[in-house]
Amino acid sequence: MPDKTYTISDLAQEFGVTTRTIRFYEEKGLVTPLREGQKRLYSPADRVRIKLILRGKRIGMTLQECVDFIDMYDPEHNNDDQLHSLIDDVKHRREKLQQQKKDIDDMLSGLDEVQALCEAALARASN
Amino acid sequence: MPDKTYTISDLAQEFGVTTRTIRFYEEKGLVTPLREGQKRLYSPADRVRIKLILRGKRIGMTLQECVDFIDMYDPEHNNDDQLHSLIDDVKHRREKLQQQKKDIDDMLSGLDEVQALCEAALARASN
DNA sequence: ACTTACCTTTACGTTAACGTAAACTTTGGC
DNA sequence: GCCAAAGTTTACGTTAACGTAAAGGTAAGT
Repeated sequence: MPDKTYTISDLAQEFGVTTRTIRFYEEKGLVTPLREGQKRLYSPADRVRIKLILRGKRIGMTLQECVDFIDMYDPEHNNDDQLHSLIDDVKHRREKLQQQKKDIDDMLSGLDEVQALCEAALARASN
Repeated sequence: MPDKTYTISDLAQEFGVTTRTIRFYEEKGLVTPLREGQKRLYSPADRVRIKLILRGKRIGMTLQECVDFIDMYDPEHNNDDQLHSLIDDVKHRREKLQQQKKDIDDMLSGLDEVQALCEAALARASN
């Protein structure tokens, strides 16, 4: 069954968002489900798009940035110029992501410190 | 000179934000600079707070989350209960940060793919 | 037939994080 | 003494990303 479909609440539940959110994404053109009468029918591809959107959101991307990111995959990149500018985009995104990784590592170090201080304080208190 | 100070535009320029942004952070209680007459005078500590706020923002934290994170450092954590709940907070934050790291790594892999496809297409075109 | 559970559209409301404009004071340079 | 640059407060405007409510269609179970 390669053409499995999902209802809107299937996906809402799977991803822990409201149906409103998914309809909103459609309003913005982020997904374009088929219709069975009135009802929306989501394909596996739609599901993946939503998944990628939510992943982007988790690291602070706007919906537009998420779309831009996803669109890097599909090849409307006909000529050399477009390919080169896409490679440039890739470079910039990579740099930004690496900065974010560094930020996260710094924060994780901070958390280690905080935890150590906490445990020290607790150890002192239990004496 | 351990008590260096900064003007609002010093910091705005250093961090690439507007003065409005920094005043906004003060409105929200994120920083509390001293005054020299009317003028705001920022301490090195204020500067660090702003730096940490902007770091938080880069990975998608809200200003409130940034404050909460920063406040984990200063010990208003008197009793055992508070210390334990702080340790819990640390745990949750760590998990969230690690998820974000994973998301970033996945995206970086995606970028690798995209770049490979681009270069392949370019190589083909140059024949 | 009636309720219950989802689905739909339309539309106004809300919060966060500033932008922008107006009107005014303070300060260093010529 | 005056102008320009940078500072100030007050206040309304804006965008993103949904929330929430109203009003209704549809399909399954009893």
